[in-house]
Amino acid sequence: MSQDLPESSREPGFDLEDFPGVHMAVDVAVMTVGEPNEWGERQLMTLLVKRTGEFEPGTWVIPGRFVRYRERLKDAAKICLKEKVGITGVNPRQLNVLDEPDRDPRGWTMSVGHVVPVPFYVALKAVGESPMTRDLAVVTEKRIEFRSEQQTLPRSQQKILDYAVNYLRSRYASRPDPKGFLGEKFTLSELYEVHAAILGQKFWSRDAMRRNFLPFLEDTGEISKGSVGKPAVVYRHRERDPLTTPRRVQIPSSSQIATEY
Amino acid sequence: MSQDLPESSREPGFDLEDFPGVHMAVDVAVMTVGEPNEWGERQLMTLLVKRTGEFEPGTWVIPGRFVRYRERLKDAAKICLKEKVGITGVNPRQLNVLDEPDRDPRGWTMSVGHVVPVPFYVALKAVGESPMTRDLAVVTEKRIEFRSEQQTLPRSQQKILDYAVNYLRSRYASRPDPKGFLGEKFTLSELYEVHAAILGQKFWSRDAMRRNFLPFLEDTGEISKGSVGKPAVVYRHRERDPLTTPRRVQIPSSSQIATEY
DNA sequence: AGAATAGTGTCTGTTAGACATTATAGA
DNA sequence: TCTATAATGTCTAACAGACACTATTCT
Repeated sequence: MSQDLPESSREPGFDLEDFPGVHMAVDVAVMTVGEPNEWGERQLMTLLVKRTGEFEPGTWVIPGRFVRYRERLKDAAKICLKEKVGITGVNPRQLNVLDEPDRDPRGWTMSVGHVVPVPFYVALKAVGESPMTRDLAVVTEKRIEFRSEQQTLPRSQQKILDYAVNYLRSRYASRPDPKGFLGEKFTLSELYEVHAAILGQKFWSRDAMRRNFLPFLEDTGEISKGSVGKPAVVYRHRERDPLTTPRRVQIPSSSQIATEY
Repeated sequence: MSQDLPESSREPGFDLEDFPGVHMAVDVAVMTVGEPNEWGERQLMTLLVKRTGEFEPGTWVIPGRFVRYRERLKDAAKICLKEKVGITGVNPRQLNVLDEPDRDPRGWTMSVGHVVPVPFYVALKAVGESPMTRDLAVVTEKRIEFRSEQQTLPRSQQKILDYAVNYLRSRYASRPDPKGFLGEKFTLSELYEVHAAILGQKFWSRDAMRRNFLPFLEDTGEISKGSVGKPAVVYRHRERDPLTTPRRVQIPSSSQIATEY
């Protein structure tokens, strides 16, 4: 363990107490994809909470929380979700670190942005439990659209959302619904709507998606019901990846956090 | 500014002092690409420093440093490079946050990994100034090869290097030498060697690279000299990107930091 | 029957990869 | 001349996108 220390900490005369600590926080972008609208389009959304304290009450922000002594960031993010929006059983992923020293007038703080993709019904349930203090906002290219009220997110929170969107885009570029926005079973149309909501114009055509994703799926034997038109075959995810992997090898996604703004 | 706070910090009765601060550090992976070896291959390398203090002297680690009060992470990384390896004028990029609470037996610390790509001559100069306490190690797939001595890097430092490699791979997948490992002028062969060092088998063939990168380059009129075979045309980067951008739109790289290990 | 959606088959343009050919240097 | 490397041109297989056509449901 001790060999994991930064090199400087081992110089002669070094004292950890010479460096005051920073108050650490986490902010969590809970991302989901809504149901199709009247034109059959789905939209990427994020869960917001309303500030209820003495400071700027009524402001909508993504859930956040300070990190307790010796707490891990991922645990802090999980507890944050449990306490603020009643969501459990998720796995937050680190994004960028917000380190502007003047973020908090009361002291020196940093915050680590996180992202958590959840199925729509989970987000809906969270909002339903406390509709006055929780809401879903549509996330579009570099902007957020609140349901009714105007509002713009704090700049640093918008930055976290930008990274959250990029995270989802990299994950949804070449695999069918890896984060399970749809449930266990789904049709190819639903799959296309979800991927189109995340990737927009950058995604394949329906034809290309079918060709590329079908090897990852298996037929459940069921067919969709209740809608106009020919019923669609219902698929589920295959247990293991197909042996016929895509010809072109995937470039690993960047690990960078900070992008120039 | 104050609206950038995490939501929890604004609850009634909240006191920032209830949350003790964490000692913040930065670790910086200085990455470079070496000169071609006897088989014409170049290799990705990273700059290491030798611990000189009382603790584990002789251990090789990537440069690191604690963050001073209200200091920005990027500034801490820059100062770290200046003081430890004499490198200035660079722009460190954030990677992942190491938050294991037992990393430092003396107290609660976290460290933010950074990456800095530098031309080979810069790394060579840094080593040359202090050859006993600085060295270059070859970075291969998920492992590090030290020049002479054995050594394996501390686990958390290896993690930073993994992210640094992924960062470079995403950057070098579709643009010619964006971080300037080669100098201002270079031949297509040199360009291929650098990209192959970073991307390995995942990179294009020489033919495909030529077709895709040529629109980004312009002929200097010069030709290479001194080697066997037909002299190569010397290119430089074009001022602006070509109007004929690649047909297939690039999926933005992931913003995630933490990957499961 | 008509509209709407799902699924299949075919064609075309683009591109990566392979390879042959030519060009030009040093040994 | 021989060898090594650079540069160009051509061919092929793979694939994305487009579209025609069939299938199946609801109204």
